[in-house]
Amino acid sequence: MDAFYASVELRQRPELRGKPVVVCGSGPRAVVTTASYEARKLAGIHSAMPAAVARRRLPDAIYLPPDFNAYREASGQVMAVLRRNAETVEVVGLDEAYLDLTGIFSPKATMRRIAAQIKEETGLTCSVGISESRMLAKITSELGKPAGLVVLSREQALERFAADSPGLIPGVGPKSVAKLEAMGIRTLAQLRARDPVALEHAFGPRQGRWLHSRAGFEDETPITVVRETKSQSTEITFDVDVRGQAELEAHLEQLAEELCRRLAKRQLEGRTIGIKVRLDDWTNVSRSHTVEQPTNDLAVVGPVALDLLRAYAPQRPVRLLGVRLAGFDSGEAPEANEPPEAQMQLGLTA
DNA sequence: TCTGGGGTCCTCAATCCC
DNA sequence: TCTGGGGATTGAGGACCC
Repeated sequence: MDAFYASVELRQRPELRGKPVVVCGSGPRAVVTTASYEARKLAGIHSAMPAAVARRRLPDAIYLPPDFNAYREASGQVMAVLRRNAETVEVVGLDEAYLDLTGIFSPKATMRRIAAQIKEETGLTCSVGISESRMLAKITSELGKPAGLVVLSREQALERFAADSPGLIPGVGPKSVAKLEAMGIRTLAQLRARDPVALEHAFGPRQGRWLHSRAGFEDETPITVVRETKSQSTEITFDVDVRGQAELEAHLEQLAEELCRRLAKRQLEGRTIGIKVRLDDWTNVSRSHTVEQPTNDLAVVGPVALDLLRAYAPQRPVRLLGVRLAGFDSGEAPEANEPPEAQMQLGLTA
């Protein structure tokens, strides 16, 4: 979906159309969640940018607090349209999904129709990328933003992106880009030309092979409908770093309460209870403990989390505190999703 | 200018068991 | 009895994504 959160807000307030709109929290440490295309163009505002920076660059923009209930509802409407039109829909976050269109006679016409339906029923626009794999569909969808539809084959991608940075590949972030550059690799063509053994040496066998195949736009990741929840967490970044153990413990109990409430609502029970602490110098520390029986009981989660915090006893001011539960007993054996004889898969992404 | 919250997946080390 | 190789599980940390 295009600038999803901002677009949902604009749907409620059409009078703001054409103006730069930024969705972000209000605290001193808030970051930008979404910026409308006007805000992006005018001042280069993008998500994850500190809200304070955005406000300084563009004081006259419209700043709105996020309304996740509205986004969830809008997302539900969009995904309903997709599911009505395709058998295999993999939802990735609130504003992104992959459709497996293997065997569909005319993917392009089909997607035009679906995008039009989304627009008609929700008033929101999306960008569509159609290609031979999940990864390529995602990359392709970026080309048409906003509200575009682009079809690209693997062959075309090899040519078109040869001189692009390896960072184009989803899953290759700033750290990996820097590491590759240190090896003299600045483009996808250079990455593809590199001996896989050298990559495996630098990145480990798995990651090395993965990088090399992705540089050639090879990807056979199937599109799966069901995504099992692996963990759930609640965390808070304090407006001002917290120093006292007692204050930390009070926050931790609140967080545990909140987490258990949400877990109970979803009827999830897990065995591994963990805490996460971010110190003022940005170091992250996690501690966890696995109990015998799956639980979401505050009477179990609370004390375990508290024990973990006491045992760690942070020696520096704390910026962020979180609680996490993982190790859910998977309700049933993950059913064998038939390996896709992927001829044509399609991604529809933000 | 000073970096959210909610996740997933991977790696590596330690430990236990067969 | 000694030795070693796996596999599974746990725990910590980190990269990355929406």
